[in-house]
Amino acid sequence: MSKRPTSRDVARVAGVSQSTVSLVLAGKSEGRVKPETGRAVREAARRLGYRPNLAARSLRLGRTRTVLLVVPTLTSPFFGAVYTGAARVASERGFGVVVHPWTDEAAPARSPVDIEAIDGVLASSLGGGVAGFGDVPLVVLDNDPADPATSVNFDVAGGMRAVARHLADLGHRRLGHLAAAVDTWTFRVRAEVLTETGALTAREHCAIDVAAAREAALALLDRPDRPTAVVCDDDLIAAGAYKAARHLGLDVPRDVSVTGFDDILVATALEPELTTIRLPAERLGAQAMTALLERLDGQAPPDVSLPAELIVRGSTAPPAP
Amino acid sequence: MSKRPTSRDVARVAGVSQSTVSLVLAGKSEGRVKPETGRAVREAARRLGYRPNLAARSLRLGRTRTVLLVVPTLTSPFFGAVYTGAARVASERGFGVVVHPWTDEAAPARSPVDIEAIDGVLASSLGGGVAGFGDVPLVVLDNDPADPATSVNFDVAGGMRAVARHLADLGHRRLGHLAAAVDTWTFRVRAEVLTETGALTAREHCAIDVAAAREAALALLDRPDRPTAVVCDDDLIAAGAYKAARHLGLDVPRDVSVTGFDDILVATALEPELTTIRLPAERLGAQAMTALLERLDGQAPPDVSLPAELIVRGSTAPPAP
DNA sequence: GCTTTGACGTCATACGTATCACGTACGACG
DNA sequence: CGTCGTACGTGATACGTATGACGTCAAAGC
Repeated sequence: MSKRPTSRDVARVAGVSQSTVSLVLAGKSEGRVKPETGRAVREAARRLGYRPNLAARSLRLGRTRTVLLVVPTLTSPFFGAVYTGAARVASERGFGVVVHPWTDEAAPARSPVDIEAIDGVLASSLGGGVAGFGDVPLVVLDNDPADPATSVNFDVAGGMRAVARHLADLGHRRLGHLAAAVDTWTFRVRAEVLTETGALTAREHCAIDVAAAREAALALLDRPDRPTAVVCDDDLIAAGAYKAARHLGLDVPRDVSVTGFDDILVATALEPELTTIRLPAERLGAQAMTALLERLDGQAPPDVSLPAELIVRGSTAPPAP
Repeated sequence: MSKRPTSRDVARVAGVSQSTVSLVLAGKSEGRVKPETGRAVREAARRLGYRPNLAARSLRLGRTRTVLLVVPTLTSPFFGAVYTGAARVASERGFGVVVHPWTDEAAPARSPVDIEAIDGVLASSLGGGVAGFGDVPLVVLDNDPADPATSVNFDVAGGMRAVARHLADLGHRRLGHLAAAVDTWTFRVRAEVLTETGALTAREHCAIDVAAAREAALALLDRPDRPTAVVCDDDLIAAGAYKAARHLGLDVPRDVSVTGFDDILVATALEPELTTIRLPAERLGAQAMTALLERLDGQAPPDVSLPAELIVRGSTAPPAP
């Protein structure tokens, strides 16, 4: 239960000064410390199991080389991909990434930036948590480009237009929309684009959740002018639509076509596999991290928009004649 | 672009000393500072937008009141629930939680404990990353109780026995096992329990991934002495089994019963809904955090085992006669 | 023989906070 | 009048690190 060794302890054991230890372990001893001495220092550090005190280092340097990724939930595979992209870029530049789940509603007692000493924040706009980060450099994911913060997002409108065109080409004239009951930019755009097509005949709102989506889909499908295609704001919502269709004795895609959004794992777990929009989540993470690191360098990176690609699978077909 | 204000700046503005600012903002000014002065300090802090420097505080106090949750992946809803439970308990005690994805294979350049200044680690054993945390207090999730570190886990053996009994009661005599190709305690236990039943006739290994599971399931189902029930190590693997069954023209559960493990979201997204083992992930997180905080208090909490409950849904039925 | 140069290190200091040990009034009390 | 107690603060310091400004000593150069 002895105390954790400090650089001074290492210095004592190696028979040098603390400064020298710091120099050697930082790799800045080139030409200033005899190779032999350097080895002795490293050996002593190893023997004592020395690990630098990160708090002290941060205090001294005024930065932590760590950024925080704020996500609305850990339960979505989508953010796993975002993290992967972000972490790869960060790692190349010697930065670390930690993750903190956070939404406005379920805000913990301490805001994410009060939890840890960090240099910057990458925040998802889902859940709306864009404010409250103080003056920490910030890049927002999937956010309204009109927002002052630097944002990196998907071409959601383009993706939704591709869905609409795909369904129109198949011959669908009555579209139903299962919209996420979340008021953020990305979902507002989806609704607007669909409305503009002129083919929309019904819309229901629900939580991003299979059971809730099933209920909403029942309301949408169990009506006289039943839509021949259901456009869903999220793949999970599409899973609920499948269940509702099955419950009503409707076959997907023969009786009703279904489309999703995101191309997460369930898209291919469903039967038939889901026609959906693939969002390059990993690229999003990478681009956002690149932008954030540029901000940390004092630059002002431009907003970025990434393409959203239509993936046609088995859940869409021409409507029954 | 002015510098971030320090407690000394606040002191200057409020016309008091830095010590007083610290006292007031820490809420320890009771009877030592005039209420009026306290108000002035708080007002000055607010005006300047003062936020304490966490690095300096950590250095001074020798602790950060932050713990790190290490998970193998962010793509699993399971760990979302673990986090929720852990964060709730931590928050009650004034601790914050950050998350870091990590596996042995995809180890980033810097180990999680080198990323941030933290007081303790909650690590998932999946991926095996139990070593390499130095002397930081550690609690391991879902790990072999034989391991020296404090562990909090599920009664995996009990859960698997419940599955075996359920299938035996239905009349199944030939079980196939779709095992996760991951060598950790939790999966070893599942395999052992199934082997002991004596009813196991075939086993295939695959990654925890729908596509891989589908291939493995095809190998399992496309053979003369086809198992009448397929026991899967994970709900995602079960999703692959569904696909394989469908591909072979087999109906679930009429021609083949399928069981999962975890009761994550896909379990109810599948059709028919999946009979599976529910693991109380949120309780796991809460219990583990409780244990970790006890360790931080210098205690030595005992290992904990949480019950695993069989949830019978539509994917299991008596075998065809 | 005296200065210069280079190689090899060390000294001292600052980062921002929390806290222990001291003041300094001022009224009360004997 | 002297002493004590209380209310209200402040001064000084330490936490562990990184780094710019200084030695020191021997060999080389003039």
